[in-house]
Amino acid sequence: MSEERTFREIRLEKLQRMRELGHDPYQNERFEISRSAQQMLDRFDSLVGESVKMAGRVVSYRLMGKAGFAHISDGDAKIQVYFRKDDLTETEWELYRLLDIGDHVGIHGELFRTKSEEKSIHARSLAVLSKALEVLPIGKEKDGQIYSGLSDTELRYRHRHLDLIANPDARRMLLNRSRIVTAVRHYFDQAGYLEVETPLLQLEAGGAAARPFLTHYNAYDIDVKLRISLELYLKRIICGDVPRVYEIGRVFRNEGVSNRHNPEFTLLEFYESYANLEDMMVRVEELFKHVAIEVFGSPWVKFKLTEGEIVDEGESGEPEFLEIDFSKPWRRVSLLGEIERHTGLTAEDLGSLENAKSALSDKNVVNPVTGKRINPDDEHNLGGLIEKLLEVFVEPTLQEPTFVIGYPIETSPLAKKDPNNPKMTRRFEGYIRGREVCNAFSEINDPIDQRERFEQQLGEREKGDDEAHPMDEEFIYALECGMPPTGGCGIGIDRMAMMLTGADHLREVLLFPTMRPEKKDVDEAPSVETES
RNA sequence: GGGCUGAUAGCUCAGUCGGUUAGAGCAACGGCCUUUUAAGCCGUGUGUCCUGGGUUCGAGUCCCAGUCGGCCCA
Repeated sequence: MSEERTFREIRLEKLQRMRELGHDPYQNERFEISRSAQQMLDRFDSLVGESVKMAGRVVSYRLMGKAGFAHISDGDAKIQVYFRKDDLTETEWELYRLLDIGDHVGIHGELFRTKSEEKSIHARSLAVLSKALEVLPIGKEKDGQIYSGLSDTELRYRHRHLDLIANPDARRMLLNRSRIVTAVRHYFDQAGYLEVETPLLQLEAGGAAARPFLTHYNAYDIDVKLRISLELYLKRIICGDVPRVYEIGRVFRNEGVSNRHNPEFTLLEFYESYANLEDMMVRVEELFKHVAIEVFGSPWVKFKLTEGEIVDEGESGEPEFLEIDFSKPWRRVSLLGEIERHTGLTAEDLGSLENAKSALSDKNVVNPVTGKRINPDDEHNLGGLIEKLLEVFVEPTLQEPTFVIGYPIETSPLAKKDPNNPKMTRRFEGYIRGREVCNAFSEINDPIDQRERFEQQLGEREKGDDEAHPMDEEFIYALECGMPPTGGCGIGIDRMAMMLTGADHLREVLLFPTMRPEKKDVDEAPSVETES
């Protein structure tokens, strides 16, 4: 193409010719629209002959001598427009001839049906509202089937705007996610919660077990961390006698990427005074039900099962779909009970790390479906081992919405002790389709207990666990000033969106998933050398 | 981090056993066409075959290393 004009050069020439016609596409600032494309299509028969104003992107273009057609999409729907030389000014006709797929136009015309009955607009005037200088991957369509288009996942994620233009599914996902977040807010607002916002930049990132991102605040010349959870600040608000608060915000965890992990994700956390973990279960049940009905009109969500997904132990045959009814209460099971059911390890076996390790080998514990087993040497404390057992043997079986109750104290430094078993806490996690969707507990409000837990965590940290919880004196001071008994819960909004939309990959519900930069981006990026 | 797998025109893809000048559809460019519709007809051209080495008379194809994806595993 080196001796030919490039696509871009051709488009720049067209732009120049439009300007020479006295019509600079980029000079237009607004265009009044009388009806959306969807509205015109829906109510077409009663609107035939009506004069309309409509604007959108050219997604198809057919010139036939002294007349022509184009489909114009306003994002939600597209409608055909008929251009006739005789019905436009000479300039407008020239502008039509200079149009490309991808340009934005505004038109004014009457609704009519073509010979082949397609609902269309007969254009009486045309304004070019922006010129596309790049070729857009807009596929042709017939009978709902799209030809060509954009399917390369890497391009879809890196250039999401192209995905949104070319793929109706991408647009639908964005819309659904937005509505889900709105519905979540509606639920908590009607339940008497206040929405708050807390700092992203923190001296110590607490409230979860994760490595933080580090950055530097120049004005105070201090290193700060990006938050990994919302928890501690929200509980400080509870300590300030605001009894019901929630926050929806981005948190950052310095870890890898998978089909259910992204280093930055949107977390919902809510806290309610004078409530405990059972109340949190009801909140979660109500929330999912409310959101499913508000967004999709029904509490039923149908999942296409991927190969190898375990529906239930012992079930024969491979059902293609899993249907979940969010109007029903979730299953409630105890963590130790489920581990015993799936591994044969009793609560007694799990009484100490040493017992657990010997029981693991004595009973030859292996997952009958995946063949996975646990390497006891990888685990340094009992809580970690128990959570590993949960992950390998129990999680894959939790297809229906299920609360798993009672988590080990070592991995739950912010949850109240279980008065019946001091090694366990009043904590649960919710699972759908084998994936964790929420984590909740009765919050510690005993400042002395909380300090001890943090100190234990510092011990773990000294042993090399860089995800152990840091000390937070201000948080403990707030507890010392008195916090009412409180239930709290965190829900990953991205995973919630996956569960409600049936998406298989987190990246389908994230608009801009974290991608490794392309080499050229790294070369072009300004140096990140700082004065530190 | 490991295994498997992919990268060819703006997009979607083909490319045989290593063999001439790397192909198709859409998009694009020139022409014809005043209700077309995956518009049609005539004509034209798409290119760092991901990058860098190597083997070979000869590499899109084989080998090695790397980059960026995808899937699975940890």
